[in-house]
Amino acid sequence: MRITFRQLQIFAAVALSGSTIGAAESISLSQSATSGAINELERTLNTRLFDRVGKRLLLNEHGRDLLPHAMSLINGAEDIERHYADHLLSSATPLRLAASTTIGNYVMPRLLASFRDSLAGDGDAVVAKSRMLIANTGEVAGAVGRFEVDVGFVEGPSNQPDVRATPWMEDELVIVAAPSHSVVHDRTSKVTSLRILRGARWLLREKGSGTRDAVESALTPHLHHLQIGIELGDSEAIKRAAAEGLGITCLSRWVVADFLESGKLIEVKTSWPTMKRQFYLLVHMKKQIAPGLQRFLDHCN
Amino acid sequence: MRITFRQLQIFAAVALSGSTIGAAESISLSQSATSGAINELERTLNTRLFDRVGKRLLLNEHGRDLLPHAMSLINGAEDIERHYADHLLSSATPLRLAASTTIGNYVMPRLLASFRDSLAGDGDAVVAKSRMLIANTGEVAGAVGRFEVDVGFVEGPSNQPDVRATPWMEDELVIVAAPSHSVVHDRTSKVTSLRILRGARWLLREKGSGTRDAVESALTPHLHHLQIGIELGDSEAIKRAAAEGLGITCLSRWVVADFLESGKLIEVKTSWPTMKRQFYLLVHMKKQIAPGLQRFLDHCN
DNA sequence: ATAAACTATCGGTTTTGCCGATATAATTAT
DNA sequence: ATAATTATATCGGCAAAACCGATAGTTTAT
Repeated sequence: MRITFRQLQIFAAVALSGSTIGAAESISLSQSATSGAINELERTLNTRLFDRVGKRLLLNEHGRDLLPHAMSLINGAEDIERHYADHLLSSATPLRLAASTTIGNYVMPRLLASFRDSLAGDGDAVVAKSRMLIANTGEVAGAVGRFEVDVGFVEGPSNQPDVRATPWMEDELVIVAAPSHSVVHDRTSKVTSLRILRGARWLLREKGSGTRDAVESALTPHLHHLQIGIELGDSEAIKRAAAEGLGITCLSRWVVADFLESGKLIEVKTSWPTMKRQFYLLVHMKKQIAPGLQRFLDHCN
Repeated sequence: MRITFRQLQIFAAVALSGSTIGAAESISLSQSATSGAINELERTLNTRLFDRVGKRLLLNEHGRDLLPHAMSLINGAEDIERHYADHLLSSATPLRLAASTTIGNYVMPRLLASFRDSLAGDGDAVVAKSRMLIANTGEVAGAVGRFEVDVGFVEGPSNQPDVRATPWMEDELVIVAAPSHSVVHDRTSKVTSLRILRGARWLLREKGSGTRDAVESALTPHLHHLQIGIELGDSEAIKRAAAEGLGITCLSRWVVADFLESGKLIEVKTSWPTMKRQFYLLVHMKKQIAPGLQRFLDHCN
């Protein structure tokens, strides 16, 4: 065993940044040491990992092959260090999570609380030390792919290489309006007619948002076209705007559950089947699943 | 990232041997350096990994927790080195297999050949560089558990910690005798009566062998007691002894297929259902599955 | 009580890792 | 075309680390 973690770490940095200078910067090392380490690694493996084309270092076939293994090993070592960093017990490694906004804001708090409760005495400590990135689907998948987080939760499938997306839970999209809104009063039966829904002004997330896409593809088959009202950058804002009677909207049941409960919003029933979308759980395919992480994944089911 | 492969390697050696002296021996290092490395690792992790009880080093809770991760990481690094050692291409890492005797001798040759054929041009190279340990179930499971081999094939379930046993293929046990043997001639119908079978002399593997256990537990429900003839240490010897008319026996169909084909042995049909046993595939739960290994596992189905 | 077996520590040597400076080479700008 | 810029690779030198042999200090076995 002649290779070292440091060499792999430096290799990964160079592979990702594409240059020894950039890598040196990112891991606080001199450029000369970086270059030397790469050459040393290539020497011990007896294999060129980069093609030197001009002044550039381009990862070649061998290097591309090595990169995921190297990252996995480095991540494993970092996991160990993190695990013992605060002198924690066995399964009490803090979790590093990432989630898209809807899941992160509305689902994860409850999930984390129930996970904490499911754990014995050290549950509090584990969950307290954990951290969660909240970002869009692409960033979440990227964080998983770069081993920056242990698990990601997103609202749609991802095609990030080396990241496995497993269907997690179903989410229900519900149409809601303020109690004072006309769609609530104008309805003649339990369900609201297409005509009324088509006449309403819809509050939506901005274009590009995963929720926006999900809502549009759920509604357009029935309504064909939406009269778009305000576009807002956060589901919470949309929820509150709807509660103020600024329009009607369609959101995850997780988002509006509290307002439905308190009567600030009313669920608008339709004649078509309930609209569902799938949440996914992202884990790097080369991730070492430590016992603590395994327990969390089991808890997620 | 302060910990090093070397530290983990030394740690694993000490954990396995239970002493710095033994570990030093096994990894060609001085005892003082071994001791120092362990202390240094404990210092960087800020955690005692061994309980010093008298002159002994006993792995404590933290150490037990670390050991499988450490071994997995070391194994990953060794995989990389092995992979590049002969400057091989991407998926052409040699396989390190282990199998119990029946599987190793009769099943694996065919499996390896079909795997080679399923691969493109580099199939030959991969299979040629591979190696296979043939040993009893316990040793095979141990080799998998110590990361000494990538996959194990055994004839019965194993309870080796950290090793996953997945049912692989079914094996059929058949009763065979020489064409000249009385059980073949004395039968009055297609099936041979219990009386005749009870009167025969059985050639068996030695006690403790997996095949012996499987055969006994398959036959005794019907025959209650076996008249035991010669006990032989290898199925091949039993097969040839049976062909010489020294007795009848019960062996895996894989073992006797050629003699049945050539007529040197005759299958003895019975009134009870065919006897089956399950083969298992053993893989370490923390094993990093490299693409080449994955392909082989896929091929095994 | 003595011997044997083991870990931890110490001094000293070799090796490794790193930096700054610089040589070298390719790209980009003038 | 030439100069400026931007890379990588290499060299000398230094500080840290890894390691060895010897040995001190304990515990266990006889």
